[in-house]
Amino acid sequence: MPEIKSLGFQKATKNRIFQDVVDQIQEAILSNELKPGDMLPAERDLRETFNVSRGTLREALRVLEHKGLIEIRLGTSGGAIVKNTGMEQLNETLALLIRSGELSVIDVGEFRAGIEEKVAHLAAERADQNQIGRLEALLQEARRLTDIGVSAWDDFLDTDQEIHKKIAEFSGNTLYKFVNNVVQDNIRRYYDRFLDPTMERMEQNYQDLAELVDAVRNKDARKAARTAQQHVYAFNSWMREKEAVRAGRSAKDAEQKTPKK
Amino acid sequence: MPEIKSLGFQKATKNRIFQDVVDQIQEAILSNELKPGDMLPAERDLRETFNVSRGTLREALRVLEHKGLIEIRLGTSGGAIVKNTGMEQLNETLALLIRSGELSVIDVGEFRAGIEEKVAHLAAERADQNQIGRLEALLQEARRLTDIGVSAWDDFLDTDQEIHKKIAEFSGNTLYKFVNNVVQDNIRRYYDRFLDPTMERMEQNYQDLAELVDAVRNKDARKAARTAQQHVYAFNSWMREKEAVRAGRSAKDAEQKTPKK
DNA sequence: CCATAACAATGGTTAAACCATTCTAAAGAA
DNA sequence: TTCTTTAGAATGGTTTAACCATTGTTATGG
Repeated sequence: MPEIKSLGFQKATKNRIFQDVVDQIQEAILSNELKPGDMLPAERDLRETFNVSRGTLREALRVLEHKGLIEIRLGTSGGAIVKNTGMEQLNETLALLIRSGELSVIDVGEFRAGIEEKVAHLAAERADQNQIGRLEALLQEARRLTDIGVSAWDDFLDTDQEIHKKIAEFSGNTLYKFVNNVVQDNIRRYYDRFLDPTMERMEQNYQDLAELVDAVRNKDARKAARTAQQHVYAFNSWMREKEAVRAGRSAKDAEQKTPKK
Repeated sequence: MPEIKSLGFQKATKNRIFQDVVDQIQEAILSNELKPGDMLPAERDLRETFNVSRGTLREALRVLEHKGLIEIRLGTSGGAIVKNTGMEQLNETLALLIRSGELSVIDVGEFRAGIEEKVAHLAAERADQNQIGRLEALLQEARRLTDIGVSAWDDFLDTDQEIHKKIAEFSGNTLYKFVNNVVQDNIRRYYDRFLDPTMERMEQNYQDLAELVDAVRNKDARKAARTAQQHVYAFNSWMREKEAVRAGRSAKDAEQKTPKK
């Protein structure tokens, strides 16, 4: 076999050659032969290694980039750098599903309720003192913003979201953390668009958060779960009201998802 | 305060014509200007429309293909056809996360337990008679396979999985259905690899399923949820045993995730 | 010593050609 | 007619060679 750099790359032969290149590089990354931070050779060198044209190689790199496995930088000392896998792709895919209309905001809200319930349950069981302290600090910030009033609405929602993300992190389950963050990021757009800031909502929201953090502090998993669920339900019903109003105004949008009990 | 990234903004990558092409075509698809089944013009025509080279256009198509927005076919009357968005990308991304070691099979199993509990709860509330009938038919099939014995283990697992997917579908929540299927598909690989077929497991598994379907039939949501959770816990503990044995053999793997309640 | 300019290495893009696959329609045989 | 075979055309897949744009490095000059 012709000398092939230091890595175990082979010549590409199948149909859809670029796919073969994708597979080989991906395999090298997932098997930890290439670690995050490592640089791939320059395109003109890789081209030769795989014995393909530069265009074909670039199609392969494009796919790997979109998979989130590499990042491509410009200029001298640029090139393809191996990335830490993350939830960015999950995030984008979920956003696509929502935008394409295959997922209703009601479905996403219901899903969120389930996730947050579980995450709160686990966090109450597992959070240590240090983590509880960080939640309390965030809660204090939420209190401060609530006292400011509706003008701090956006910052309040940020802090609210931050608390939920921390709780997901403290659940100790990476997958719950990923999924929770993805859902948070995607549903937040709807809140920003559809949720009017009112003092009542801020205050109730804060009370929910306080109760939730309190349950976690006391390691009362069942209460934490219940509180988190009710907290999300409140958001969801606000959203449904809004949705109902919108549907009422534009009569052409006749088809609505059957409301769930 | 938290970064801007919560919103759907993306890094403004200057020089990247193909990204511009991606955005335009994606926008056309998501705005329903292009519907599933529609064909895009041939590469040589599109090239001219966007006033880019064929190579650049192909990089754009490659990305859209990987996003799951189009499918590309070969030959006369081939070309890029607009696809129904689906869970394939979610599936692939989750598989990547697992393979890259960022997700342990224990995390995935725990997550699965939460999802199945919720899905069972919703299905018990919402499944109609027709759907319940389909579950009973699948349950009968599971009974038949159990009577055959361990030689039917693989088929039994297939039927088991089918029942869980149906229940997720009958939850009436598309997102739960997607996520459930993704998790099922990905965790199945571990079961295939690590789970030894025994008559006891088959029988217990069947009993769990029977109880679950029964709870759904009786619209007993709480019992359905509890049963589904216990069912998954059984699998998870079998997996943990296996994992413990494997870890025991290789002493360097000292750290184990704390078992929960 | 520092600012500036020239250079080099990299990814991004273009162009024209050819190959491989697949559908279609014409041609021919039954 | 009807079926089979074959030739053609349209499409995506690949190659080549050149040039452009960005960016880090190095040499230059004050």
